[in-house]
Amino acid sequence: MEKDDVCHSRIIHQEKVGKARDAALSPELVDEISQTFKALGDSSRLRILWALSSEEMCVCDLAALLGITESAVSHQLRLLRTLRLVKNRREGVVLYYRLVDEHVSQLVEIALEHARE
Amino acid sequence: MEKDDVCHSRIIHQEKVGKARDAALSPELVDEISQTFKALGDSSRLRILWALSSEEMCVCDLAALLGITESAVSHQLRLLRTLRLVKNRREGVVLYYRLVDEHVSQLVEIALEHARE
DNA sequence: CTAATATATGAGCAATTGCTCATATATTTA
DNA sequence: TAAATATATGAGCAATTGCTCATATATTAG
Repeated sequence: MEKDDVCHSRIIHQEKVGKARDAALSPELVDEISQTFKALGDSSRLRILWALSSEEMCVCDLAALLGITESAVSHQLRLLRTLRLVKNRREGVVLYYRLVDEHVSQLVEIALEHARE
Repeated sequence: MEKDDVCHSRIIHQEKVGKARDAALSPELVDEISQTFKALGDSSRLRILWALSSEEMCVCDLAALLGITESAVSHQLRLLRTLRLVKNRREGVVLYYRLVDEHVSQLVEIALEHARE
């Protein structure tokens, strides 16, 4: 007497689901891409990245610009570094951050377009 | 005897910060854009959106594809609807969801490029 | 060496979030 | 009308997250 709706889904359109399965991104890609978007999905990080898309900046400039702690900025920059969205160069005791490539700017541009409909 | 490092930032490069301030996105735009990215920053929603970039699908197809509850899918679709990333059309009792426009696909394509370096 | 400056980092907390479960709504069929 | 189907939604909980605070590290100046 087992109920076999363990997975309650009926799959109304098997061929659609099948095609979607074939076209689906690998779990690793899903994870990496969603992490990238998550990075852009926080207002502090988004503002940081937008600022860096024009010009390299140091931690305390970014803190002044955003009006938040240098510690907070540094934490966010670490995340962005880990995701290889930004890199830095040292000049004495100051670290200048900039974007790794143009992808971030392109992403924000498209999102801007979308926001303006 | 007040310490006036209420904001501890030194603003090492005033002109950079000034230019960044001028170029900065408005708080409303920052909010809207970061919400859009946040929507793409969850693996379930990303997979939903990726699937819908090929073909419209109903809730239970998406649930079967992702291997999660229809309720969970429905909750995520509501969010995506609110952000006007997806829309639906009704056919009888079934709701078919699809992307509102091409922006989402473009965003994922760029993120894919980035992931592949 | 020591002091000062700029940044990094770990712990921890409050707020957010993605899900589950129960229930509600909408449409079709009988 | 009532029953069945597909989806929507509210409450609530566990996990995640962005920040603060304290402390650590790295570089330069003296």
